[in-house]
Amino acid sequence: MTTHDNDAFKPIATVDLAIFSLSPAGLSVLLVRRANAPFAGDRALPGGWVHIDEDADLEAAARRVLKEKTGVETPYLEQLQTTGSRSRDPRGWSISIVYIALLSADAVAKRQDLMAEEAEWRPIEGEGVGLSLAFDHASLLKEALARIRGKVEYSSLPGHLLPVRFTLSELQSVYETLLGRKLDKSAFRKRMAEADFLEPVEGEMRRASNRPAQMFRLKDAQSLVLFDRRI
Amino acid sequence: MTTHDNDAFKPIATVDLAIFSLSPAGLSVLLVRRANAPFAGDRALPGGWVHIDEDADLEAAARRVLKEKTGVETPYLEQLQTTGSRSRDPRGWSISIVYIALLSADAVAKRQDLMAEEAEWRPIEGEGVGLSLAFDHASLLKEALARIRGKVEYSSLPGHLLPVRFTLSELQSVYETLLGRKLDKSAFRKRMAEADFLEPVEGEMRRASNRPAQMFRLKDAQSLVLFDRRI
DNA sequence: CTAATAGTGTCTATCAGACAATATTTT
DNA sequence: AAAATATTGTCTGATAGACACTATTAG
Repeated sequence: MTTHDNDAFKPIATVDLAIFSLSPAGLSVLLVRRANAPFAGDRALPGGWVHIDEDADLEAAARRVLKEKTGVETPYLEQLQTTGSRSRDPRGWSISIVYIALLSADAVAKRQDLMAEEAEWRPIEGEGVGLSLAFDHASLLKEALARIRGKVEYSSLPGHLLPVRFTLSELQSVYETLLGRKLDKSAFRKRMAEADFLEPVEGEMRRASNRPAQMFRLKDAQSLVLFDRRI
Repeated sequence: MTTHDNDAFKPIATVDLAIFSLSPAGLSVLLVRRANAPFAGDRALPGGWVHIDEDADLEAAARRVLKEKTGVETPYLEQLQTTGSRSRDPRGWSISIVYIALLSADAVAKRQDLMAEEAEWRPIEGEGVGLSLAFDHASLLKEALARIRGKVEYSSLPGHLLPVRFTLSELQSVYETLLGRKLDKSAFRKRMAEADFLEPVEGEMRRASNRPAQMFRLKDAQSLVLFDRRI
């Protein structure tokens, strides 16, 4: 490594995650309580330094943080944006690469015991969580929500928040929750069929005395399918 | 600034730009020839270190690089993505925040004298420039092209590549160049009208003995308007 | 008048959205 | 059969795309 670049002039680099799941209260985000200064005691998005001896690349760093906080290893993961300025962290010029992760309801339930102690799910209310967050994390969370809400309109994104197996009615219900409006059942099924990201699985579901529903799973649990048109 | 974080463990942070304009040969990208190792002599996307004493934030760093290379100060500028790994730069673990800039044909012509000596416009062919580029810049350029081509379908993006004043026929022609297909004139004008990002200006354009065309300019030269549907 | 391009109008096949009908199960 | 939900079908108003027509200028 050459030394014409003095390390003292390098910005700080962190990876921060907006980790979402569905709770009974709707869409929720994982927050941690900061143990150390700055912003000790405040809530923040989970994150950490890029470990140049340990992380092969940025996505690996994001997966490491995710596993540390939730125990989950194979979520839907997407880079959102990068912010960097001299003022966002009192310790100096800092860069934050922000990732969005979506956890299936299964993963959340099964890995509850592996969740970091200082982490907690917090329901989304409007454009945030109704709490002030450390650093510029409130603004980062707002951006993440905008990205998610935008993609609901024309992608398979909500499928990543359900359990591995689900019915079309359940999927429609998640779309309706995230969109904040009702959808037509017939049109919804046509759209899902032509988008071609679901596959039927054996087994039925019956919660009451009614016709059982076909169950489906995502063809690819890690990738997003974009629709030709809005839902 | 506290010192519990050792600078030797920080990654390198650079900002790189994919700067596009329209040349007679179509969409072109600005490349520089590297003077120093690594990859000395190779072409690369213009870029540079984040200067923590000089740049207030990442976008300021991008604007600084842009001005140094082209003399242009007010382009359309958009953050594309961030890559970072231990292997992309032989000098060590490095992060590159990539921005896309679109230069109007006016700006390119007027600032030709201000352009950095080592910089040159290179026409796009397929997914790149038909040259091997330094670092992972070929891959970054490919991503930038994918983003641009995707946005042409449903945004005002091509308007940022024209001179400040242009006719609807010229605008349609740019859309057709970038999309690689012909568009219907009537439908195109309906879409532009409802997207509502143009305003008429005085002045005529007449290249031959024909009816003169109304000239237009962007209502906002720095922002993109997204359409409800594809063009 | 002719040539050339700007700009507007019309017609139709297609389709999204609303609504309704049918299917399959438990009690 | 009744109740409940799944799944599929039909009808209609809106519109994207193809095509054609009118407008305005120079020569």
